[in-house]
Amino acid sequence: MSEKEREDRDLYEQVMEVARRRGFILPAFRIYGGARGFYDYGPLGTLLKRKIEEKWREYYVHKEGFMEIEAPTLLIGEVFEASGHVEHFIDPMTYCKECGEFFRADHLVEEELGIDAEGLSVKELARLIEEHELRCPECGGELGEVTEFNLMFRTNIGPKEGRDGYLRPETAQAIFIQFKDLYRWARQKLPFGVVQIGRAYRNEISPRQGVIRLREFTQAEAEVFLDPEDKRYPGNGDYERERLLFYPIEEQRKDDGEMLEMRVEEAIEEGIVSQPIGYFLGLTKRMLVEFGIDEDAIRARQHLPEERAHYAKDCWDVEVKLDRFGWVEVVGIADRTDYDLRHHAEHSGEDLRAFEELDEPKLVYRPEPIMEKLGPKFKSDAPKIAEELRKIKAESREELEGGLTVEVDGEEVEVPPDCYEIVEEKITGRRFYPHVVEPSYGIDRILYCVLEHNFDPEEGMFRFPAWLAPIEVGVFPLLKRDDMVEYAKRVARELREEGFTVEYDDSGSIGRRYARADEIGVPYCVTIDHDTLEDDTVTIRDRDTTEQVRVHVDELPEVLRKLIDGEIEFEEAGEPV
RNA sequence: GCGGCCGCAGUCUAGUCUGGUAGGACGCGGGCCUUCCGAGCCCGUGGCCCGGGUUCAAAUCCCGGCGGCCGCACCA
Repeated sequence: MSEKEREDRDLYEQVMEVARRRGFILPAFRIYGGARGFYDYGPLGTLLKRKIEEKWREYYVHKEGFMEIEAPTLLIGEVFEASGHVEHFIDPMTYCKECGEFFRADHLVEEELGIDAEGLSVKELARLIEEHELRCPECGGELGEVTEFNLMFRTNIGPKEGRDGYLRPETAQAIFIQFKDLYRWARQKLPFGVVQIGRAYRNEISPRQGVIRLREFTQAEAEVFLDPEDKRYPGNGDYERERLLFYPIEEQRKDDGEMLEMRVEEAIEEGIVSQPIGYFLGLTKRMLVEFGIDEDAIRARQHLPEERAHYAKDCWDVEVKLDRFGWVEVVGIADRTDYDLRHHAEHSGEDLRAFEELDEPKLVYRPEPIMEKLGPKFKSDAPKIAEELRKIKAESREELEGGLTVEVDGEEVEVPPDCYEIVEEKITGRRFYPHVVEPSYGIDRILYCVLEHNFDPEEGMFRFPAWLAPIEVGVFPLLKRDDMVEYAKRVARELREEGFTVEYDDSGSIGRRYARADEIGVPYCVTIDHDTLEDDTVTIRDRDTTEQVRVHVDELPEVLRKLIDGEIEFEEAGEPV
């Protein structure tokens, strides 16, 4: 390829070309023509992805002390009935036979007829469209049939018509449905966090942009359970000191809105972002910078209300700027409130509340309905009235004496004092649904950002941070001579035993081998030369400066370890060559 | 799902308009050279996205599918 041609190709093309050729990312099912939205990670991509996930674990599991679980990716239908995904994830669609425009059938019916079409079935929508002879709002053409577009992959569990199952569209639900056990393992103390790294599936209408929009992808999610009355997450890191570009709703709505650069703690203080979301925004920024992503290409953007998922009260995306695609969401941090726990509690009948013991038990009084009196007096309203009575709490007996008023079906009902007795109750604590703040990472998108942001288009190579490089050490004999080859193979083997990812290469000239290693971002290359055979010293070459130092082969593992962990500078690693 | 452009070894590409059975570069493997930054030479490897049609003959023309990029739409 000529210099000119290379310049004509944008960064995405250049990155993907190397990624494809060297085995980071490649289209799946290639011999059968491929399938949109599916990619394989090759050997190098898999190593890189694993390192990204390990770093994520370091932050969330190791430093924050969150519990990691691993649940099925195929979940039974009830879970998504309760979570709202069945209702909100299945869109009835129709299209214009004339101009081919694609519409949400329920939105179309709502707009044209001015009725609430939410939750209507496909048949009902089709009937409405036919009865009112609705046409394409764009060109007036005839509308095609109404179909359900299901963003969740649906299947049957068991033979024939078994149980409904869905491939999970997010990893979160498994954590909510195991709340009782998780809460117990957290010693019933808030806040606590639970994480999961795994695959999720969405049947995207039109997946594009490589691994940016996949139909099967890897998420790393944390569900952080907080007390709604003290909705702060103290955390174990000083991430609130991170500086970050904030792009809140108000700024997005202005014509000349701008991003606000400030520390997370300032943003929290000024009420731009909530404390727990701010904490994780700061944490995320620090992690992305560790991945070699350009600090100025990271921002926190608040979701506009219309963008928010059905479960979210507030949501901030961490976006990374990419050459071709602009700002791309790589992490979403949502305040899911008690939406999920409440819904699963209602659907399953299980009590998914947390309990906090009060410092001192409190004595309260409440009316206990006497059904023999209530029944004859209020007939069929009696059970509802009893239910309302039981909700009443008072600090003193006097407040409840002489009759009570309750509201049933919007009407006030007078309950005479002979219909209930006043009982004492000891309150030892409060039961409540914890709120959830959820940082959710798209690992595949982060991986692409890592590739692009560490790519050097001048040299056509990756300059990964040393710890992140899929291959950490290259080992080469200077000459393809039996004694050097044998020595080099031994060094490579020993380094592998020490836990390094090592590539041995004796093919072609030494320069070609350095170039091959550079292209995939190998930070250090060890060369066995004539001197090695004399005095057991080897050279280490630094990828970014191409400079070399000479060290004794016995010190090699320790020196490399320190270099990769960033404990020493390259110049300190040995004698300059 | 609609519209536009496109699809040739691992990668990049010539050839497609005007049909005659595919050429290069890089890469990769082996060898020579015995060499610290993609050196050279020799040998080798490997390709027309898939299916159908037209034709004596299809990479080339036509139809359909799959895939890619862009725009629209959709997007938790």
